[in-house]
Amino acid sequence: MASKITQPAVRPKDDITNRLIGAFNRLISQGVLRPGTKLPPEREMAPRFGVSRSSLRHALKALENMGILYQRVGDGTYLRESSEGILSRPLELLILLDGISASELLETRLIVEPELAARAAERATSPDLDSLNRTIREMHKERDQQKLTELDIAFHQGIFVASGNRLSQRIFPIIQRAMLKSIAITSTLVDADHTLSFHKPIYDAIYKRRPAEARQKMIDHLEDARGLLAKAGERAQPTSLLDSFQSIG
Amino acid sequence: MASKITQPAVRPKDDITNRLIGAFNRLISQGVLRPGTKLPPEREMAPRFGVSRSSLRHALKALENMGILYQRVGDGTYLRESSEGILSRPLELLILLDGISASELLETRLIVEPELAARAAERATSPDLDSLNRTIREMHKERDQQKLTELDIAFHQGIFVASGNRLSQRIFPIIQRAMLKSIAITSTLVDADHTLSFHKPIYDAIYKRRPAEARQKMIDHLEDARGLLAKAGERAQPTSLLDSFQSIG
DNA sequence: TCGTAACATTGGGATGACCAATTTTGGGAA
DNA sequence: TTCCCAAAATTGGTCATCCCAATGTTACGA
Repeated sequence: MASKITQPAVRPKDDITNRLIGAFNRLISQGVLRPGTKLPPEREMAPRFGVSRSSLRHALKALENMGILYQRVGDGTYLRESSEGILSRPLELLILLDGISASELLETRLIVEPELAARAAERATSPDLDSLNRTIREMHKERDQQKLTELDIAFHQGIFVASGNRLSQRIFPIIQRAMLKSIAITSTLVDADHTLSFHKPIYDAIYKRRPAEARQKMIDHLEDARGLLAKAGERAQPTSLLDSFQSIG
Repeated sequence: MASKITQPAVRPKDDITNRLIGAFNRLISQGVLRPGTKLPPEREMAPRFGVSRSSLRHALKALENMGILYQRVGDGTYLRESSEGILSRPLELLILLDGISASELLETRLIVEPELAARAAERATSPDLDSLNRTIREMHKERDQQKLTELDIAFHQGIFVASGNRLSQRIFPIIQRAMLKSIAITSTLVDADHTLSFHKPIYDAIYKRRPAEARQKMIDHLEDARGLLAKAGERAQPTSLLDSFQSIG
């Protein structure tokens, strides 16, 4: 009886696996290992680190799962090109485990995106504006439902980028992706013109460098989306990578 | 030559490890495995899943590293009590790898926290208010520098909770933690009264249910912090769990 | 009753063998 | 010479075993 009341300890253990993971992280962050690098074969690396192949593999598996690198049988181990994606698995998992609903996700966007739109109005570069404008123009002539959804998402991503806040560029696209299914469903309730009638004023405000206006127009847009979501009856569950896993259980 | 132009594929591979990870995630999200559960010994689980112990260990290692569970030698494997913490490692890693500075972290807070304060003013429950109030009262009589920093952080966490947005409660405390070192440094530039002179108006606005005021007071607070950070000369680097790792490299 | 030593259990790590996917090599045909 | 394809080498994926060290349990003795 009397199991540990001690909390699990958030800090990583000091076992070989974690030390290897730390070693890789340091090597990468120090620039010793550049993104895209092909690492030596496991059978070579293991002795070089002074560990067994299995221990090394534990670490590599964890790193692969974190999105730091990927392995291909018969080929080798490669560092991923960007740190983008490191967050997606854990964040989607968190959303899944906590059972966070689409409306909660939308609320989070409502907290963040208006302010990001305002920042975008202050800082957007020419390429940023071009990119935003392009999604709008393409949306005009696009008919395919799925591509329209992609363009919708691209517009918002464009604002994340234009806001100039790198952390936001990493975090919030994932939240948006997580409600992909919801976006798809709600967008069947309206046509592209409806979406455009919200995107355009946002773009205009950003283009004209009017932060307050951009903020408000984004609020209008997301509040409208909230209405649509309610109408859709929350049928949609959060999308997750995890759905794709097989049996075994 | 001619290596794959194909992008690394964001989706997980279909190897045993990943299937096991998926299986666990599903079992947990479906409630079959409850948080805190003690799992069977590896030597039992492996045959039950129809895999070898080493493969199972790969998956468990990855899951442990993700913060889903933890293992103790001689004891066993336990699911973590909450999904809290799943994000911390990857998010900190992202900050480290992208070299995101303290001022960028602060800017992210500036994007988010004012709005969260406003929501808190709309929704804070009595316990929420009590909790916020307590951090203020304790800050009054606390002298220890480190504990003051903790109380500072606790106040902001309290607002995250009071905002009622669960996803924010998960994400933003980590960002705050990531700039722990910076907070500690800037707080040596001022005394507790200085911090309190900002916290109190925020609390009052929340208590009096004045969202707009809460939003503005939070902006004032963080803008002041930005000034302090600039004065501190950005000496501080982001804090990271990763710092603690040993050599091996 | 309490402490402690012996024992059992459990995760940590190493090794070696074999499989399967992929790339590389080299020879043969056009 | 150029191109195609089969054989060989390379590489990650998986498994089976062995031993160690940390922890928990049990039972004995003061």
